[in-house]
Amino acid sequence: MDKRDRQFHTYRGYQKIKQEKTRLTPSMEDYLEMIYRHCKNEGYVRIFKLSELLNVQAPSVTRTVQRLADLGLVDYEKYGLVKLTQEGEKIGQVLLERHILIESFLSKIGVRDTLLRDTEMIEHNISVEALHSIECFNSYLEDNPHILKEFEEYKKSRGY
Amino acid sequence: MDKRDRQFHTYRGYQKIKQEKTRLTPSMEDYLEMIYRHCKNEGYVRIFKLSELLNVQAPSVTRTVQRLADLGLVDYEKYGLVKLTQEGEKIGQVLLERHILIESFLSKIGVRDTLLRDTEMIEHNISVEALHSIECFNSYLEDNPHILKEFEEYKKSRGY
DNA sequence: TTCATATATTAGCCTTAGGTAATTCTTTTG
DNA sequence: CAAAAGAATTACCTAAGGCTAATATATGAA
Repeated sequence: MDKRDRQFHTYRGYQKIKQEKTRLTPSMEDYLEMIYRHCKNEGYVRIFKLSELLNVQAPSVTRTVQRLADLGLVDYEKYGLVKLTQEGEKIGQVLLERHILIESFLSKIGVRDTLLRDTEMIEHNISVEALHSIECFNSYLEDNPHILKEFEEYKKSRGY
Repeated sequence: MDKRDRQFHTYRGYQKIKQEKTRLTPSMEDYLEMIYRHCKNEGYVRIFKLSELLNVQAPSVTRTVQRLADLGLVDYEKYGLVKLTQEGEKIGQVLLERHILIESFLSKIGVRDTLLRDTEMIEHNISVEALHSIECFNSYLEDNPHILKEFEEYKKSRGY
């Protein structure tokens, strides 16, 4: 455990600490996760497609993809196709699984309209420990469906 | 509801959207929340103290406090004391309550060592809707303590 | 009251990650 | 196969939020 996790830091402060370890910024994770999603089906993805999927402009994509290539996570040559390396694929899969896990958890406790956004904002920063807790709690809720049923009642009774 | 919440955006993308609305960046929220915590007891706080509490250097504090002053959230004059305005106090209180709510929730599902960091990373970005869900789920767990007891058993039985 | 120390500020640097405009490369089409 | 259209890149801008070094102000002790 990083002792710095116990001290207070700003939001940016924690992000810097995390980045020291993983080399990946939240944005890079976003790009990699999306590349993974798309490549799983198509085998490759183009800069323009990514810019649409991520709602950013093409030059931002070019730059980030080049950085991911520098890190050895994607294969990319100018004007070419974006493909994942083995390592990129491994990490992409982890990222997608994390996304799905958090999304499913938030969905269980009743988040609807902002599900995508909330998942997105949580996933990049959550600790492995918290992810574990969520995973475990998720399984527990799945194995005991009556709890969520009761919770729905409870919600209604409180006028939510 | 912002329709953009339904489309995929990068992490930064969502932050920008949020910032359009609240005027506050995650870092500014950190500073304001800490100012609130400290002023609640002491009535004021100094730049140097804040830099210690937030683990950043003094010049970063000066700049951010000046921005908060521009927004009318703190009273501050060069070399003086930092105090909250009425509005700053109102927002600070909301921020601290949000922090406590998320912390208590994460703690319930078993986050320990990384509690502070995880709370910090989640609080600035979570939607009002998700916060509501968490609040409600929190109350439900508090009103039904047997659930968390069972969950502890479940955890052990799965070797966590 | 002057000087040393502690605290704040200013100026300026860095990085990330967004953006635009202009340019270059690729592909498609007449 | 040349020209137009589409896609990608480059160069450059912006803002936030860290940082350091240098300067300025305040304060407490001799």
